[in-house]
Amino acid sequence: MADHEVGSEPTSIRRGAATVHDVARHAGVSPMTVSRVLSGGKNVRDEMKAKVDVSIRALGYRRNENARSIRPGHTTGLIGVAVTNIANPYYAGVVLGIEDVVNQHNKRILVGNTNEDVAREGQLIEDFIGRQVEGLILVPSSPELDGSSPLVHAPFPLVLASRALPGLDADTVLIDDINGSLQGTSMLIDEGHRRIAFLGNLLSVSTGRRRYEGFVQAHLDRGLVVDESLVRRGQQDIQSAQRAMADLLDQPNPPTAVFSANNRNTIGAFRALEASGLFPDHKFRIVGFDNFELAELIPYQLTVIDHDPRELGRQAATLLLGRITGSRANEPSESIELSTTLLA
Amino acid sequence: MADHEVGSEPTSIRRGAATVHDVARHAGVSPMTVSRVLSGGKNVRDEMKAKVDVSIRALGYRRNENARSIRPGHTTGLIGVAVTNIANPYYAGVVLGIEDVVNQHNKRILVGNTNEDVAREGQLIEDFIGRQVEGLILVPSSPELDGSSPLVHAPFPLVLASRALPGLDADTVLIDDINGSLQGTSMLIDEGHRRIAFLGNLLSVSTGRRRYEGFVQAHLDRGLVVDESLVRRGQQDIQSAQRAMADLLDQPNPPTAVFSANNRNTIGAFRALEASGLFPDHKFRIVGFDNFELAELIPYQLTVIDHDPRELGRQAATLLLGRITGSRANEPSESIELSTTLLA
DNA sequence: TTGTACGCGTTATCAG
DNA sequence: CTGATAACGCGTACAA
Repeated sequence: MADHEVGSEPTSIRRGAATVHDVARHAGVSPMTVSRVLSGGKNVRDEMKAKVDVSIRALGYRRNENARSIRPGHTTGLIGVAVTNIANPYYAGVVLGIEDVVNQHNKRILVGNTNEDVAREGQLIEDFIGRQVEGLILVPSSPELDGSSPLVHAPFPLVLASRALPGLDADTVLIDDINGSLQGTSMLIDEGHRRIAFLGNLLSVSTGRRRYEGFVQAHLDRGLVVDESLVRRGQQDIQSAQRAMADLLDQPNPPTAVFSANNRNTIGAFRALEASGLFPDHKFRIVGFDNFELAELIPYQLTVIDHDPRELGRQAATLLLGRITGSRANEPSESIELSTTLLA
Repeated sequence: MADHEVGSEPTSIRRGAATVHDVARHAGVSPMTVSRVLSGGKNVRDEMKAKVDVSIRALGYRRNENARSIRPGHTTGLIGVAVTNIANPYYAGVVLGIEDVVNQHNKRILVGNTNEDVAREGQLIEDFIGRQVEGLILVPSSPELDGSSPLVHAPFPLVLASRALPGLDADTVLIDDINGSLQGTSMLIDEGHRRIAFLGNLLSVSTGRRRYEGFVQAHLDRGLVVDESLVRRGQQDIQSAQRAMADLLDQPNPPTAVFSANNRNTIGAFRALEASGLFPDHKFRIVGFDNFELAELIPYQLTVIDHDPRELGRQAATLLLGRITGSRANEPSESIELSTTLLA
């Protein structure tokens, strides 16, 4: 699987980084003078300043931010970001948006994957606390706040992204899942569909619950009821989504359209349709939450409910920084819902 | 674009995190006893230990890792990761692979985007140095090492991922670009194609150079020469790739196949073909580096050169940790090339 | 078993 | 203008 090729010795690497003392010794001055030069060189003779600058460059010196941060009244400039899976393009986009905003404030992000695992999420948060992050942006894995969660004692502001966490009163940025689903489902009903399948997350996941809620509401608004036998939940990947859809198509009275609550399920549904051979004319109707690349190549009439992960990340970071910088320090928690767009 | 909804006050947040002193005071013992409990509780009366444990929980105390890390002989457990763009699914996969391995060593990753900007990359690296990362995994933006780069003085091991950096002798994990291109192009030639277009990165990017090299080699191996008029470079996104391909199709003697060196160009080429209306029978032949989701939906005969970003991330992290833990501390730098697979 | 002294790298404060 | 001192949070070495 992998070829190995051996070269010469790697570029020389000093193990310990240089300190102010090293620079001071090299320049023949006191550490304090070095420190003064580093902070702009006020009240330092130009001559001294020049010597110090030379030494700094000679030793490749950089301030130790960790040492700086333990001093009274100083912070780390670190923001914790815990997502369920960075490789999911959606969360990758969220992280990009966060990084963008955070970077403008000269702070850095510590990124961790929770893998949808509540225990792992807890460890990660404890680690972030230990590293003195100034704030945390979290895509929560748990359906509700566990009293034993380190979040309860977190000594920093928190913003929930993409999913809510009942029991925890924190700033939250969500997609307007309910309206998105409502609109998408309404479209199908208005087109005349009466047997609409639903593929989505478990009700324990906030998006799963909310997107289903919109689906139900669209039916109720038109005096219809949802046929629970057309609902399948908990498919996390394309394969299981495909199986769920195949199962629905196998029923004696199959659906004529499907509402899919995320793009994994949309693609799985599409694959099941292809495999079934039931619609050689490609007349089956699909509406799916989440846009995805090449969606336009799906040879069925597909409408996607589009929303912008990067913007969600930006908004989450902006809320968090508002708390951190103090501009929103003591205000009530805020919940932002980003609107969606139907793309036919 | 965004609805705002206001709730009640956010969950109470202590500003400063608790310290050993706080815990000691709360438990009525000395800070040292707390420290002992934290390190396993050896030589502490059970009674004291119990009191301390209670206080730790009551205050939600966590060790300050930054304070710990500045002590002699101690490290931060931080790994810097600088990629060109986290939102690119390929690099998101790389980051996931890195996080996976790094996490098993109980370390965390600091993630930054360079945006293909050399200056930004330099700032990021300087910041990482200041934060005392133990090592760095970098997708370099520059075509070759700049003498003024902070990399020259970096006080930690470095692994280059996905792209090489001439002038810097460091561990490197690449895709076997040359062989991948060679195989893909050879396939086209063996099928009888003689006018094969090339869409790829600039030669200043290591993958751009290497993938072109394989393309040329395949021609040479069969006694053919590349027609430079069929080569287009530097398209970074789907739109510009589409324009480049449209331009090629507009030529008096257009290509009969295209070799695309990355998935942005593949999708752009496909869109140009669709827009041109030249191949209603979809007989045009495409071979493209990088797999992508729904590739099988492209209605042309497409072969992709597949490779695994996550594995690349894992290998890079493994190399780096080998240097850090000392198991490979003084060995010559290593270059791993991950093999590719042709997927028809 | 428990506590004190010291040092890690940095800089605010105060002395010279 | 420059340097000595102290303090931040933690834990080793040593003392009680």
